[in-house]
Amino acid sequence: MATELNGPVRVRFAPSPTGFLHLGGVRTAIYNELLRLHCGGVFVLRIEDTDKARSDEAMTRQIQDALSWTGICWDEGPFLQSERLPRHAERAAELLAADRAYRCFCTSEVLEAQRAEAQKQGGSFRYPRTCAHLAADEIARRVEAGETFVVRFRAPDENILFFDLVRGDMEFPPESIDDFILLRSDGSPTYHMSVVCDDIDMAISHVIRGEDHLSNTPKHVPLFLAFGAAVPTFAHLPLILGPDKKRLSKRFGATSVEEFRAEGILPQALYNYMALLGWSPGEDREILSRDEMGRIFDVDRLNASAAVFDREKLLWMNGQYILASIVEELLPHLGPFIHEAGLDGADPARLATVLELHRSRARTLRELVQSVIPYFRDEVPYDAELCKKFLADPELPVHLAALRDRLAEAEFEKDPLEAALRAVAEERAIKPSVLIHPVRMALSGATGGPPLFDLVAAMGKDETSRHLGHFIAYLRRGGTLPEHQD
RNA sequence: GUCCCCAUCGUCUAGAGGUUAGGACAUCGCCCUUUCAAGGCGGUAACACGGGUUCGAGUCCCGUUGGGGAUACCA
Repeated sequence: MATELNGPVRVRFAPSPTGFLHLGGVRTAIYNELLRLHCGGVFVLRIEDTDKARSDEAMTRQIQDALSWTGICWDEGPFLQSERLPRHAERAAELLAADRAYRCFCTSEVLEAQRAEAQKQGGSFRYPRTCAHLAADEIARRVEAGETFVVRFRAPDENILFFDLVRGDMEFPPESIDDFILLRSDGSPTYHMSVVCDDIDMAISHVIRGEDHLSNTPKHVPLFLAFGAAVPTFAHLPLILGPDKKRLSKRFGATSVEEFRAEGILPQALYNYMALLGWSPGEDREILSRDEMGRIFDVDRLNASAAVFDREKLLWMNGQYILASIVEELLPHLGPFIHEAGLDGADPARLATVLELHRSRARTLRELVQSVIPYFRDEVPYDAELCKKFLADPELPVHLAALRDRLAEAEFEKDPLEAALRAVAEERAIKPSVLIHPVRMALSGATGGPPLFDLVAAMGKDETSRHLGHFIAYLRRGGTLPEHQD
């Protein structure tokens, strides 16, 4: 299916503010933005907050913040659908006047019973058009009598055709929809009425949304037609699945933008990863910026099958972004993690130095900041299990004491430090590694980390001396905790 | 139940009738290295099944199975 998209588009992202921005939502927003970036045009943000019971202003704010954080930019809006309700009712009235819609006095109780019966028979329920052809005077009389009614659309009896960028030409038989409701008995528009009305008023050319709307589309298409409006081109994106191949749910971890942000995922990484979950640039490269993707975005490359969200790969990609960023670029995102780690008062220059040392070792910003805590604490906690082989060497405290004395007069730069340690090792006829590993343990409490002499240099003379002193004492005590502060 | 959609390594995917079925994550091994990462090199690993169509099918058609979605006076 070759799809030549030329000229500017008008796209929209229309979330309902019923919670945090979900991964599926971000991805939909991303593809909207990418199409807009590729073709030029306008990206509209519309908040579908007509369900007052489930929407509130804070959530609306929340969604905008999450989009902005992710790096998604819209050109127009946000428009609140709730503010357009009178317009929707007005347009429904036009349909009523043109006899493309009609008043239906059937109560939901009656309909419910009919529905239950139809399902018991093993079929699907369609509104039986009980009120489709009431006489004008009867309608007038019942309205006059105060009977409540809904407004129903006269669904077409022909096949419904539309084009979907992901699935190609779609054709639905008329039975797949019924005379669905446009206006509820309280006069408020239903979702179908609102979306179509807004998409027309906002001149939306391409509707990119989740696959869960695919079966709503046969309702929307004839509505566009009834209004004499151009039917937009659709793109129904497959759903995002969890590791169990079921709809992504909380029980496998984070599902909202907020949560990934709180874990220390960079916005660019989330954007990049989500864009590739269901779309591929057709080349082997996977690390792509928003602008690059916008340039090469091609709707033909949207995948039609559902994708499993792979947290591991997101983490890997985030690591790639951390690795590719300089500390100055990372810093604006680090605030909450620095606070969480209790490093608010840390010397900024020293913080930057050690963050740099650990950049290639972290997959999230949280991990990165956590890994740097050892440089800022007074006491290093030693794990007897990890220190086992150091405790087994009775000579070690003596060697380390000698090293400590030597380092006290060394220049605290990487190379001189290394020279000093090697000299001590040679004098004492031991291998450098006999000193290297315990020094790492003494200073960081860990067995892994950045190159030792970077670590020592970053730690500084005073801290190094103090930690070494503590560690030597710890070894001499045989690995027990200190009885009191020395 | 009914309608609709989907189906390549464990996962994301490339593949538009003829490929040793390619890449990435994960995994395993090796190299680098004082360690842990990062990086480099290599390995394991896939066309759900059954029928067609065709000289030839991962690619086209039908069916089966499996998964998902929709079946509201929710959006």
